[in-house]
Amino acid sequence: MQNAPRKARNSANSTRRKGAAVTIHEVAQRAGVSPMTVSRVVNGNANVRAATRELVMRTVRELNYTPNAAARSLAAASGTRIALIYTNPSSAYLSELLVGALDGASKAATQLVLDTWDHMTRATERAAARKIAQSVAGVILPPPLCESKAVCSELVAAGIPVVAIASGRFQPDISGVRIDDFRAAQEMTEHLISFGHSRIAFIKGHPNQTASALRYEGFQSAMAAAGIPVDPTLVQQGFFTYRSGLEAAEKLLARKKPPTAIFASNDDMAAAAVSVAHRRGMDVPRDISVVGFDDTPIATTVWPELTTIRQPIAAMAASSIDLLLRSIRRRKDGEARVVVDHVVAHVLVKRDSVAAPAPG
Amino acid sequence: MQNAPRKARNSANSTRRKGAAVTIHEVAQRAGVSPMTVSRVVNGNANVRAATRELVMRTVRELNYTPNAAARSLAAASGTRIALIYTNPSSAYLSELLVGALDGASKAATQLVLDTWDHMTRATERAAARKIAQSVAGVILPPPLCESKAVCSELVAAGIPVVAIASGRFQPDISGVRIDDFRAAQEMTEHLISFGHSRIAFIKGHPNQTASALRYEGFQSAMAAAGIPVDPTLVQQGFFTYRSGLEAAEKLLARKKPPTAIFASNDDMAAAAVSVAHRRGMDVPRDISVVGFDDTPIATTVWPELTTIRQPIAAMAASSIDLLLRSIRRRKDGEARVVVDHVVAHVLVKRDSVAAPAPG
DNA sequence: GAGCGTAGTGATAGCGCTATCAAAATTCAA
DNA sequence: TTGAATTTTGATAGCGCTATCACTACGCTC
Repeated sequence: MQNAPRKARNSANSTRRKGAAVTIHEVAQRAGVSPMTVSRVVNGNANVRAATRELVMRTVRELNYTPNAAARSLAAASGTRIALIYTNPSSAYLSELLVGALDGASKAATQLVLDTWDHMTRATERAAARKIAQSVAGVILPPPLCESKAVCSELVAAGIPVVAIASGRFQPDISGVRIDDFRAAQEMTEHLISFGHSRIAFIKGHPNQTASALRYEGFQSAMAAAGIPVDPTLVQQGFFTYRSGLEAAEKLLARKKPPTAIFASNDDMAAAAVSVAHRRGMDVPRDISVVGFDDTPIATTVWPELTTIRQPIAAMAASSIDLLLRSIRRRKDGEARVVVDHVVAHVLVKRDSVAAPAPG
Repeated sequence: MQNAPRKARNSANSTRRKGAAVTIHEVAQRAGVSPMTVSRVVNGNANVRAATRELVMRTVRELNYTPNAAARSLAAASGTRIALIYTNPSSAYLSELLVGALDGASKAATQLVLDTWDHMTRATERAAARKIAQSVAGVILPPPLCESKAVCSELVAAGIPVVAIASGRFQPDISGVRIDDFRAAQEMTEHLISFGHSRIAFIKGHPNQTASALRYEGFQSAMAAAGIPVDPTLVQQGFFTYRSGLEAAEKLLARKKPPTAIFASNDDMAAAAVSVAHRRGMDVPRDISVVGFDDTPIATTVWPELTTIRQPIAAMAASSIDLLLRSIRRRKDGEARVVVDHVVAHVLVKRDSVAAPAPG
């Protein structure tokens, strides 16, 4: 008289209480299959006849079914937690990184855990890597952490999937989501050249990050393609910090024949270059053009706003989560580790820091 | 005869598989009570004898038990999701806000959902508020959204708990976590005065944010207390943007007798002031001291690094989550809405942008 | 055509927790 | 001391999902 509770309730009671989502049982019933089959379809498991899969998928769509994250991770006993580890918490694109990762995680019903590794020696990094490998199923590594051999190898050894985000190089043993730094730098250089600049200075990024080298190479390549020789005295070493940009720009602009444009390897250094130019009484972009890279908040904070290369960090973070989840599932199914290199499109954002060089 | 399967496994098998956490059953068994009692204790439910509660809590601590988020939310059928809604995604403290909120959320095993409300009219804001109220159990509102009557009243009407973070004013109908802007501005002003400054300029914040007024009042109060009259021509209106800071500072420094110190209502404007000073050939802090407010990344990006007021945004975000969770639980138990105003300590961070005024 | 493997599917039994209500222990009144 | 009122505790039954294994077809070898 009283029970057969769940199915009865769910199918009969069409007015579900606010927020109560449609369950796998409802989908199963509607499609005329067992919940297990629905589960298999939803999880992309093999061994479901094409016709059945089709039917279930249609039903899922009709009912707008979304698997319940809690139930799923409870049943699967796979606390699919993903760690996002970063250093340098004030890094300008951290917030975008977080937004993207959080978004991807919540869509995929995964818990995202954050970890900050600051001021660590190689040894402590190793230890930390080993520790984190115990408690999560995957790791997202933004730069500069993804450049650390120690961290990467430890993580790889522990067998947990890793995605390096925005790392310049495609690393052999870990997957990555990145833009084409080389091509982007090329485009930016071409952009400058198209305005008529030829005395273009370049401020390099931190030497321990592979993206730095790629950006520089892109610059060189575009200059060469345009038949413009690169004046080595117009190339300064920077370290991605505002401070280092200040020093580099100072040297550049103190010359008796300063460049007509400065291409800084990131926005912080470009902002610093703008500041130095102003200090020397130069107008940007009238007297000198300045461009950056990354499109971090500082690019739109300073005046004039910087022409720069936009990396879609949020989208990259979200897609890292996807990548990771796929690897995790694959790993669980005992399949071999697959390393992918996902290159996403960048955008050259034109703002107000570029103009044609002054005649003469 | 037949069952007791789980208990047997858990107690006998001391080698838990990697990552498998201690369960409520283990705690219960160890403490010699039922799982239900442990659950009650952990959830702060009343109706547990003091002695029992004590015993369970000790056991929990011994075993280092953490409730399984998935199981909990599954069983409680309470998709305790909390929304963090922001506008202006490039706002400098967004990343810290996210870090804090995410941290608090993951500790409390709550899902955090993000939402961006940009370029919205009052009407669309209302609609969005009504919509979000359907899908989450609580909302965190950073400025400037928490100043919107439309949003707040809609949310309050929907009966869902709201916490305003870093809002200057203590609003009558929603809870808040904030610093004492008035007191902080006072302290900063006193700091400047203690260096011997008296011609202190002030750049006000955006007029639609209550924190702006409080900061200005704090400044006035400290000046009055020191017996220094505030020169009204040394007070400029700003809008929290770098650009507005540029204009304000320009006016201030173009005077034939410029101030010896500038107190900007946030870091962006302070950074702009530094830039203007440099442009005019002035050294900071030798020729002019500049201070900001908020301690956002830009404060440590520019050179010299800014003396500013640090708001512990991350901690504030985390504690907002706590507050919210408590409200949600209270609400579920049918208790009356309680509005709290949580004021956290700020810190005056002394860096390199302040010095004694030049003699004469 | 018996024997055996191999998709494809479903029944069953939990994952770790909490809602619910019944049972036990306690308190209090008479 | 007894009975009722109350507090404290426990047993049971799921929350929505998936792991596991059993079972049904169907095709294959010999």
